[in-house]
Amino acid sequence: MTIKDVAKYSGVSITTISRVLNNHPDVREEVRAKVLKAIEELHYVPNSSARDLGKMQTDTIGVVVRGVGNPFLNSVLHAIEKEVSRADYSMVMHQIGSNEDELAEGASLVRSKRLKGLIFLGGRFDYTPEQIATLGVPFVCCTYTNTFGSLKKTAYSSVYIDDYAEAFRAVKTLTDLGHKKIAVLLGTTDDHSISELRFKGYCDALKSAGIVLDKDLIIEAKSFNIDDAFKAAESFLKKGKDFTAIFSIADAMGIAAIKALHTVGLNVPDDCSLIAIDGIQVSKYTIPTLTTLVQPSKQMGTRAVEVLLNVLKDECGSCQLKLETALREGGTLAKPKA
Amino acid sequence: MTIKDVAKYSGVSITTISRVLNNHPDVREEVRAKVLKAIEELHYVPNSSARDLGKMQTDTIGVVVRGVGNPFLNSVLHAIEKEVSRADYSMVMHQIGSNEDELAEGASLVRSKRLKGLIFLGGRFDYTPEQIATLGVPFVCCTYTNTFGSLKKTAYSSVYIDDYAEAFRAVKTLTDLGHKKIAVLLGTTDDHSISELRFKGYCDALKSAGIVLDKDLIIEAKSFNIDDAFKAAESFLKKGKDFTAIFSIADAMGIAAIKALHTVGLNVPDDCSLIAIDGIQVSKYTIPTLTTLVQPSKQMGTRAVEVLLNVLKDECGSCQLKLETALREGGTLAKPKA
DNA sequence: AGGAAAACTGAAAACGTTTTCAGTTTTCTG
DNA sequence: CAGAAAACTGAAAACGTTTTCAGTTTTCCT
Repeated sequence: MTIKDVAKYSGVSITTISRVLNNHPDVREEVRAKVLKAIEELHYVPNSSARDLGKMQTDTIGVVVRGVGNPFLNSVLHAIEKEVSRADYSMVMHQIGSNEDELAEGASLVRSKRLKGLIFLGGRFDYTPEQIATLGVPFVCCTYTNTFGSLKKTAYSSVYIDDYAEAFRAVKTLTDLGHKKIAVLLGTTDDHSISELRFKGYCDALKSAGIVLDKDLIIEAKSFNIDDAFKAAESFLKKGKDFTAIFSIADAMGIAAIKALHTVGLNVPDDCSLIAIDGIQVSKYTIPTLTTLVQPSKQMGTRAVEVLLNVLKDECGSCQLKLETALREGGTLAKPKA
Repeated sequence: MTIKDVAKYSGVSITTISRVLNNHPDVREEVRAKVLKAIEELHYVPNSSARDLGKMQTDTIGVVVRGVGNPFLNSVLHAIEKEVSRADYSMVMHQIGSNEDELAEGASLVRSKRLKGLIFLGGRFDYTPEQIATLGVPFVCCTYTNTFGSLKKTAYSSVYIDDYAEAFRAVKTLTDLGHKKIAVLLGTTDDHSISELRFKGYCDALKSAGIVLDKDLIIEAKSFNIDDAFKAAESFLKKGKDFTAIFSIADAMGIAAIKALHTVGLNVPDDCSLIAIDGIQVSKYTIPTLTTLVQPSKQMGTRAVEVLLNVLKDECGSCQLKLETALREGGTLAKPKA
């Protein structure tokens, strides 16, 4: 059942069928109706491979995601998928690991699947314009703050929160309560730019509160994974350092921290306050409830797709969209003990 | 950069390039090496649209998933994606909501995307052979027990745990400890067959322990969502029923239950024991750690793909693969108070 | 060494679309 | 009503692969 059969059946050329299929304006209404009827009667469905080959593009956008285990990224990812299919596009997801390069993986994905555009989700993105040019398709960076690296802010599209400022805000919440000895729980800064940026926010918030950075209070987990975060927190606690609060750069890591604190008999928030960034669903159900800056994950995904589709349509330059977090007050905050 | 360029560059015909690309045996080792080198040097990536068109198939499999919010399904989904791309296939995911029909959605997906096969993940699957025949491609049911409905067990492929038996086992753990008043926390049984099956396991475990089912101890949440589970648990607790344990049919719901219990001042496990099924990562970090029957989510995804690919390759009938859970002992189990 | 089989190779024809471009109608204008 | 513009249509050439089939080598056997 091909376009040829439809052509024969309805007595017009395949060109005309193609035109009807693609909503070209220059086909008589009467003919269009006839063709549509034929398509209906023959249950014809266009072959998308042939279509893509003819068009030299695919109506497919790719999502390169680093660290799919992360519940927050999952939420964004699903929002992306929903929006993509709402727009009658397809999505392919490509998971990358810690030793893989987002741009290289993205480029190969684009070439092999003939993607129209790309979304980078949850990793690092620090490339030169020349490197970026190799991609050949528009893209949107999602969950990265694009305020660093060798690229100008306007060089590419992004949908993001200001990781630096939000981290600053989180830590300021702690200093405002009177905390001086604030630890920070980080993922590796190798893969994830947010780790670096949020750490910077932490540093500057301390500084602006007149607190000197204590390197002993930096807890760096091997990854963003909750298991790694727990291990890191555990071994930090064993050292018996003096501290009254923890800033966790991600909810999942914060959950691990609560558990680790509990394991060594420290009470949250009496012995240790805790604040995180992300706002994943499950962190509403920790005991006590995690206080966190909630990122609008669904909106982030939806907007990323919108931005990409706009760029594709208008061939316009780029677009930066900054979203805001909202404080979700849980029960992990208290004044430091005297 | 097409196959033609590679042919010219390496001095052989495009046919030979194609053969190398597809691992045909009849190409001299020396030539193969030369071609591979050329491919490498030119950074050539085959055009998958053209490839699909030539082959008349797509090397794409679809995943129809109900309830993507669920962390367990997410884990399976990512395992599927990994295995699919490891096999040089592509995956398209299709999320469906509560008022959508898996088979209908699957069928339309197959037609429009020319899919080679389908995986159904996390919902209900109860169709007649005639309905199934409309699909036209092989498929695997994942996370459904195929021991009910109008179909014979061997009518289609599946990778699953025995939801009934595992639920039985979970509840037996509670009755063995001496619990008599055991509540069950369910998702809706409309969309999700596992809810129904695990509930059956609960009922029969009670019966075999000589306990009469108390309908007042059935907590049915509106969905599998953690928020809905919390609401359901909360309103159940308000009623002040007498019970000493809860069997939660999913980890996420169990986490909600712990929180709800804590909110009304009940201690886990002293006042109420708790056991669940799923074994998602975060449930290792609840306080106390959730005791649960861990489903091998990664394996489940991987195997589902393997089974599907085998069926596709051999055109053989079908294959049922039952996986086992493993008890992860946390701290939510205790003998009932005297 | 000679012939046959086996191993390899490439030209050309698919695959089912879209797109270009050269028509052919129809409609409009004065 | 002639001529030009606009509206429509179709033949044929892409698009980048795979596959078929007819060669051409090489290897093996006597």
